Amino acid sequence: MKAKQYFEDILRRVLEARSLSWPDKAVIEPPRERKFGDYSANVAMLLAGAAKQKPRDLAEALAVDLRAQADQIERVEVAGPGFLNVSFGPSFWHGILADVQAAGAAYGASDVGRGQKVQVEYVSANPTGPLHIGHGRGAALGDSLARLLKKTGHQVECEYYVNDAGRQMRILGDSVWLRLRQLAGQDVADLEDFYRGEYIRDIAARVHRQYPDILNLPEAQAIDLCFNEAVDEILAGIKKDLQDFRVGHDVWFSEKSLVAAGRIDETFADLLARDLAYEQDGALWFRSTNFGDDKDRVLRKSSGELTYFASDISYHHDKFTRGFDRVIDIWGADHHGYVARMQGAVEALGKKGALTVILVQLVSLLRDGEQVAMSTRAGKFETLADVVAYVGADAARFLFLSRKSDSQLEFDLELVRKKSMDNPVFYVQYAHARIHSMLRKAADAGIIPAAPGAAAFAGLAGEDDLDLCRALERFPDVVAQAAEQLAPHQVSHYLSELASALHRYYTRHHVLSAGAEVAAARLLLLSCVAAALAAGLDLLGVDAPERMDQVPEQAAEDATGDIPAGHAS
RNA sequence: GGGCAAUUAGCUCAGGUGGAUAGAGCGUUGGCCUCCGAAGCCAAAGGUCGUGGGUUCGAGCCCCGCAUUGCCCA
Repeated sequence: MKAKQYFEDILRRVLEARSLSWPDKAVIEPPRERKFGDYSANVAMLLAGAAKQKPRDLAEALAVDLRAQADQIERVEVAGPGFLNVSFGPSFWHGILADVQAAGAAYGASDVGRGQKVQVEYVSANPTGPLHIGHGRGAALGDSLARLLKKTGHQVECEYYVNDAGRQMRILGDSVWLRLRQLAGQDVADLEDFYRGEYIRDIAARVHRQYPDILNLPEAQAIDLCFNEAVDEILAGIKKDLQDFRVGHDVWFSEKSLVAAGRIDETFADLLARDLAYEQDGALWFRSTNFGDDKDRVLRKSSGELTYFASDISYHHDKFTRGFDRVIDIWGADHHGYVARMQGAVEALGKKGALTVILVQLVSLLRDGEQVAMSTRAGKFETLADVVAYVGADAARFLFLSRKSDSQLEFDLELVRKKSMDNPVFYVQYAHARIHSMLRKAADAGIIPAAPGAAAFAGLAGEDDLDLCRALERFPDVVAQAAEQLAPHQVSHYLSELASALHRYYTRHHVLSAGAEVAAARLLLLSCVAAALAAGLDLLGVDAPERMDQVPEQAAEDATGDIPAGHAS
């Protein structure tokens, strides 16, 4: 961040002095290969036309100006078709260590999002059954996005929308009621169209125990009771599963409360008043064609029943009245057909562009390379809780957050389990633990990390030392970009690279036997690496342990937990 | 039939907003522990970036057609 900004500032001044304007497509980035320098700019190629010069000639001229003005930059070179490549000197890179140490756990933070109030809504699974692995992906993404946005200065609130009204909910109540009667020995019709997982049976049995007289109640009342008990119990389970996955929502928003508070009617009135809704054939329609949809959509059916769309519009209406500048919804990819419609609705609410929908592609769960079939209705699935118990929250989160959200993801239980000690997450955690192990050992020998300063920097003059500093310098850039692009996977990739650099350094440079002064200097460098690793892992919601006690062979033998073979009933 | 997305090494996936010789992990092959944690390091092999056009100084990335796969809607 620092280096890039420094280079850009000076380059802008140089261009200005030549009456050249900063091109829109100008990019300053680290070149793919180190030999081209630390940062590279493409402005000469973009401005050659305007300057009436060949790209290389212009670049040479700019290079002369840069050399004259940039005292932190050690080398300026022109290469290839006209790139301006610059290299910073050791003192600049050493300065990064002082930055990291001063910032500590806050390293990488920025205030680019200052003043922006953002809501992230994620998971929001219907409370009709336990969370499955696909919800876990959305949970990891939403939670990590919130962390990223907070780190970049946004004011963030996380929300879970509880769909506790509507058709699926009636089916849930009926499912428990029918199962309860069946368990009581009554003859009930085929349960084909109802939820029939093991957990439904458990809830039915529990409700019957708790309310022995339920069979004597009027049926509507009994179903109501079953429904309420079921939602409460399932929601409690969902909350626990999320907690075990280290995901916490600030607000649990009930759809029912929206209906009860009359908010939906308010939204309807608002839309009608602005001619964005109309009555026809006894139904209420939203003019979604005004916003690019291929046909208008029903809000309230002629039967009086509200559609999901109606409550979703009202819900988003409510979100914006709560003062969010930006709302991010994370949905499963199977809802993609719904995105344009919802965007249109938000536009109708006068908040065009304020809603971002992130689609999370499905997770195909495999066991030994074979697809595991999942169906909530039939109660046949792997729950998030099962998977987390099996591979651990860290491994699951890191895997989810190592992929772009819009690509499908394969999650092979046996593969993750078998390789669990050879998993990228452990590679990164191990780097962190390794450093702390050294710090402990050093402390025992009376060596503590040096303070940033000329004396310490003298011991960190090698290329490998500077490489680690360079990697540390990139971190704030990575965080800012991941936040801007809503892409936490960039953080996990960065962490793998930083860990790799650390392991290489560790192999090539013995720290503790290098003499007290050099050792102290290297410990300073490595403690900065540890701080960056911890800060990055924290953005993913993954632990950064200071020691990892298990060795691989032992771990493989110890990991004898069973993954249930599905709960088909 | 319409729409959304995906297609990069044997497998799973990155690829910083159009740049220089296309990257990582796993797997395969071969090296490295008298020393800070070998859960590690080094090296090799492995590619027509699905396909055909287009845009320009320059395309894995942008535009159009086609193919395949997944999903939504009718």
